[in-house]
Amino acid sequence: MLDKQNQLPEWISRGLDDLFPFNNSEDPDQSFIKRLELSSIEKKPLRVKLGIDPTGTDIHIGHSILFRKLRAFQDAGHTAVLIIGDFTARIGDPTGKSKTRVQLEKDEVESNALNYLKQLGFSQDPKDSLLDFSTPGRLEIKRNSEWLEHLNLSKVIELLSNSTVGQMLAKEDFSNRYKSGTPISLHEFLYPLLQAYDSVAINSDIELGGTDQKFNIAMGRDIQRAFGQKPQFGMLLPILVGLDGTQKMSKSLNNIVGINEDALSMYSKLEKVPDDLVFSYLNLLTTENLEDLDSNPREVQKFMALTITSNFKGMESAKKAQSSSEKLVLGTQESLEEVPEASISKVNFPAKAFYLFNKMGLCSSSSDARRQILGGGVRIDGKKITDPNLEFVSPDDLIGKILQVGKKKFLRASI
RNA sequence: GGGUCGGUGCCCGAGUGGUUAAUGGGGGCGGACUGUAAAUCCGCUGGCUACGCCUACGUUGGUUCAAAUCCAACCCGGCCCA
Repeated sequence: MLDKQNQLPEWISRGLDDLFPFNNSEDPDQSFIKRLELSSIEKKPLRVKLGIDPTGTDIHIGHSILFRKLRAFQDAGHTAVLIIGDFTARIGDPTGKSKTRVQLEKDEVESNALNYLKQLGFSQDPKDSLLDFSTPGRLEIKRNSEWLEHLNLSKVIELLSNSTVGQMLAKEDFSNRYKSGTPISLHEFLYPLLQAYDSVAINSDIELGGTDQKFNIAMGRDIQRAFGQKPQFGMLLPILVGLDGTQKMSKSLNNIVGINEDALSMYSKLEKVPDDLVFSYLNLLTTENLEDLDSNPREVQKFMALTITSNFKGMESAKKAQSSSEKLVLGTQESLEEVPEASISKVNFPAKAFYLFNKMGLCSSSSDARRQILGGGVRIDGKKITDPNLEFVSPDDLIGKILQVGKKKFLRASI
């Protein structure tokens, strides 16, 4: 944790893991506070870099930590420079990887990127979105293929000459892989350098990233210096721990809360995260005062779930989700709100139960559905069903009913 | 390029001709308990509108009544040597 926080404004220090370099120097290249002051004196907004890797398509609340911080800079009048790593995605960031990442196709990267922007709130009212897309001067969106595609070999060699094999192998991910004999492709060494070069290309004043980005961001400083620029500051934010309570939140680990999820699903997941996470979720994903929380851990957890859900879905939806969730648990089905509706149009009748639950996306396969039913985890309108071959003759047998698997997956059948 | 070892289901890892959808562990999912948490206990853990039929042990061919297990070629990786 940072022991330097009290000097920084709350909107910066909240949830911060590290800010470097950091000292009490008067030099605006060494002290972030001075850099901030200078920026306001000169009326020159800081250029705040955040790179996104358009590999996955779903943004989850873990990513949102960085975007929230970026937004805070925007709201303070600075310029967010969002870099879509369309070129680097084709290499794959080796950070945190125990093996070489699969390289992506160009058009795949492009459609991921568009999807990403949409989730960030592109063309939405800034009040309801993660980033402010509409206030002039607050956002630049760049693709790093713009400059990386045109780097020639001599430039690449110049870049490479700024780093040593020793430095690269000192990076944790590489050294682990090296020691354990897992292959490291040479092109992976290029990734940190290219990310660093992005900072040059956009003339970055500060780069945001997860704590695992320290190496790459620090590399940006070196490269900027090598290219005669003022080195950026690095701001590191914690990696959010996923729903399992141990590993980082990541889609491939299936422990995420996606920001696109409906309010009920979001709330249901959040209100049952392991206790250890509740405080950090509040700290990193809300602006609530952490001093005077309820003494009952269950109440704090509900409060956390409600607050975070409301951040993304609005307070009204969040409250409905909360009451729906409570009713679902009690088995009370009356006046349930916020249960997402799903059309059964793609179901062919007569439909057997196992087929139905698979088709509706509540189970991962029809075999899985069969097992879930046999295992006692499936309910219709709160009533457990036990026969996977239970047959529904027509849609009328299902319309309006709530299909439920386990404790957090439910939907209401509609036409 | 040479030598050598190896590539098994989400992951790790058994299995070296025949009740094999493949021992075991982890993870995941479901159930009980609880605070819808943790810990603990129990069940499940290839696909398919399904008492049957498909597809699976790096790839492709081959031997055999029968192969993840034998043979050949190829692909990929570790280590050692150059």
